[in-house]
Amino acid sequence: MPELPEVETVCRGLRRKIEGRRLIRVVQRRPDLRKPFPKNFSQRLRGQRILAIERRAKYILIVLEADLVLIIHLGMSGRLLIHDDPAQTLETHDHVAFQTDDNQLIVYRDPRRFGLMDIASHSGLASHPLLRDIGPEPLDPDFTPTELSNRLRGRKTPIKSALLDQRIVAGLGNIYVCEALYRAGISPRRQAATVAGRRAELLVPAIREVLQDAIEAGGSSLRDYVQTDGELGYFQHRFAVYDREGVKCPRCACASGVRRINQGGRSTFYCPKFQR
DNA sequence: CACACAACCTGTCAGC
DNA sequence: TGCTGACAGGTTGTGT
Repeated sequence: MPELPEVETVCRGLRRKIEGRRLIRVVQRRPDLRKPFPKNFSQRLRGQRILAIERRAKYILIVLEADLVLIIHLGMSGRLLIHDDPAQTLETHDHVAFQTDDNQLIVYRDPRRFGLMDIASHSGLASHPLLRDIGPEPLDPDFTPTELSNRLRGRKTPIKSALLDQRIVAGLGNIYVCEALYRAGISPRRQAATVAGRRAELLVPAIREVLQDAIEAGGSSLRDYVQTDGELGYFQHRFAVYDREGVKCPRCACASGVRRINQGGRSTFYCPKFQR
């Protein structure tokens, strides 16, 4: 579910609702998600004030007092739900609940449990193992065509797979890689190292624009993605190729339409005629 | 080091 | 109405 735009949308929702609040109760309902929760998870968070909400790649960073940061990754199926009633009943896959001093309840729900939470020190955040090797933020000015092609240099893997690698560029997932390559007119099958020069100059703005569009649309979803405040995201209706196998490509008169192939065990959608 | 692939876990949907 | 198999937005560990 959550790629960069969805995580960014969640962060903005959290910022509006709980920034500045204090955590007065933390309920941890199971020992692990993708990884075990850190030791004394609830105790370490209880009583802390939320100073800021930040994002790095697909990680949500809740900056707390005492040099602490709560790191949250939503995995494939994770969501954060905000309830006005702190006595809200928890459901089967609600694994953590945070109550604020103004009696909101933030519930972490994740059926597949591919998400994770950790607690890190703010001062050492950049060297945290989860964040250390992540590439540039695609919306930051230092993500330039030169920077991208440098990182792709020597890579024989398809550009589709390379863009999913968070060390190359941060925050892209299966949907936005497909959409960005489509906008840039680049085939997902093309060898990564050949995306340099003119092609990199097309791809960098394509990535930026598709992410910006999705953020502006409030995040997207396949089915029932819900933002922190319960609103639905609408970018899903604007996919040009993702999950649109067989549909006519909007930018050319090809007969076969959008094709679906498998790369690295994941579906890729593209127009073989328009994307080279 | 780069790469391909399996694994983690549950829900949903298409086809029989 | 079941049942089965394929598939789903991500990351990481293992083997070559």
